[in-house]
Amino acid sequence: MTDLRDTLLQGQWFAALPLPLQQALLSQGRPLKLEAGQRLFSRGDAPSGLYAVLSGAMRVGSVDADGREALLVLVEAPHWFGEIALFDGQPRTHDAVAEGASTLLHVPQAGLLALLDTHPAYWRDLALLMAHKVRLAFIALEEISLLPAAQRLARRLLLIAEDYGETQGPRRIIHLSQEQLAAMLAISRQTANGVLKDLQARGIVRLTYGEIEILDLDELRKAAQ
Amino acid sequence: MTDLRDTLLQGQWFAALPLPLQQALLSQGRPLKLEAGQRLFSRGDAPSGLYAVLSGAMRVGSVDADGREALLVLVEAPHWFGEIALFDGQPRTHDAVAEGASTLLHVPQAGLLALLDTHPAYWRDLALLMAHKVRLAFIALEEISLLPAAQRLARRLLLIAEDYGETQGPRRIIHLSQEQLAAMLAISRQTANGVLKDLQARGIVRLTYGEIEILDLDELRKAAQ
DNA sequence: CCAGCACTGTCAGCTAGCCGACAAAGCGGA
DNA sequence: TCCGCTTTGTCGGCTAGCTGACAGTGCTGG
Repeated sequence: MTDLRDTLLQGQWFAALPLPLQQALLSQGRPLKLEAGQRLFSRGDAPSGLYAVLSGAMRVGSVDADGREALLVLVEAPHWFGEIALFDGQPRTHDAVAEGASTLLHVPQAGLLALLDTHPAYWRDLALLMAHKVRLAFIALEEISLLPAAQRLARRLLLIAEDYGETQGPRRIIHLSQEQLAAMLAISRQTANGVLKDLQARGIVRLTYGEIEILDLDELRKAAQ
Repeated sequence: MTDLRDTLLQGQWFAALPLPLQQALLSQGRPLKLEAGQRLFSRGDAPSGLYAVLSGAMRVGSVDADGREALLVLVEAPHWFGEIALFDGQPRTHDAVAEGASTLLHVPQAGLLALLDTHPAYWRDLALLMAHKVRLAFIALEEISLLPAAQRLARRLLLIAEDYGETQGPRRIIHLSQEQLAAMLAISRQTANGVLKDLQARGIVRLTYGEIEILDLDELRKAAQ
């Protein structure tokens, strides 16, 4: 429990919450174990509450008719997701699937709404989660229309390294296949590979099986222009 | 004033607000006239409050170093914008520029925050605005990675015709230059023109100077697949 | 009513990035 | 340890969509 709390406190959003809200989320939250590839919810499902990733990762994205996958984001500890449907009660926008065996904290919708009913000021705190995501989405939309693949990829690496602004020091190692990285950037795996190889040749990253290590953060920033 | 209220009630979001919140927004709001091309705020500016478009339109987007413009959305009456910075107090994400002479309702940040302080339940109502935008942004991100230009364009036309889901009946006439439409879809003006010409040849739309008339909504839906 | 400007229409040439294909390498379970 | 699966690496051909260029058309303000 303390353990769980410590994990979540790594995230800026949770850490900045008023203490009683932190405690309410912890006490209402139920741990949830998912096997690799297990589906948490699908696009169109009814709202089910809020989730935090405690270990492992969740793939949040969608698959079109032809089976092509667009990955919105790979959610890792200690990040929260699922708040949109909490606000508007509308169906889920995306599929959420466990990437490897993962554990989540699940705060069910009903209890959370009851809490918010008695403490409506918490709506703002939860809305901050959403505000953060709109900003990221807007940036992504803009970059996709103005920047070439190489720069977009470099920027995304930086963003992932600093956990989309949610934790402190940038990570050196990003656990992510090139295929997934490509699916987040709306480029093909082959193109992503080419860009990464180039970054590696310039000593900026090191590529290994299923992960990317950042060797030179400053140069990566330059590559992101 | 009644006039203004009637305009705003056309929008689903405003119409669904609790009456006291509607009234507070109306009474705190100050009318604001902008000339064609006048800038309301720029990326990076401090938060200044919430705005509703009463007449005319606001171009919300950004310009990169080379002067290439990415248009996020063209906001028309009776839509609201500027709420992200209300929640998180962070700088503006985009530039907002008047497209033609326009009038806005401006609800200043300080007064609105004071109101929210006494009625924290309103945070949720305001968050609904944001929830709507995240959903739209997520959809746009997905489509940009999975769909070819023609389908994206058709879908966007539908979305604009139905005011992004904010008003009732779909409009027949969309006042928008092909250049702007292209900038919203991350495609070139020429490509947009080609797609539109094709739709026109199929009797789905009619193109005139600075606007697009939708002739066959059903066929347009099919073209959007 | 005219001049200037904004917008549409179109074409030719180019290129970034896609697709399919396949080999090689790493990993993990039986 | 071996087998099968996932991931990386790489190539060649293809094409959607870009760029630049320019003509024609409609609108608007003086």
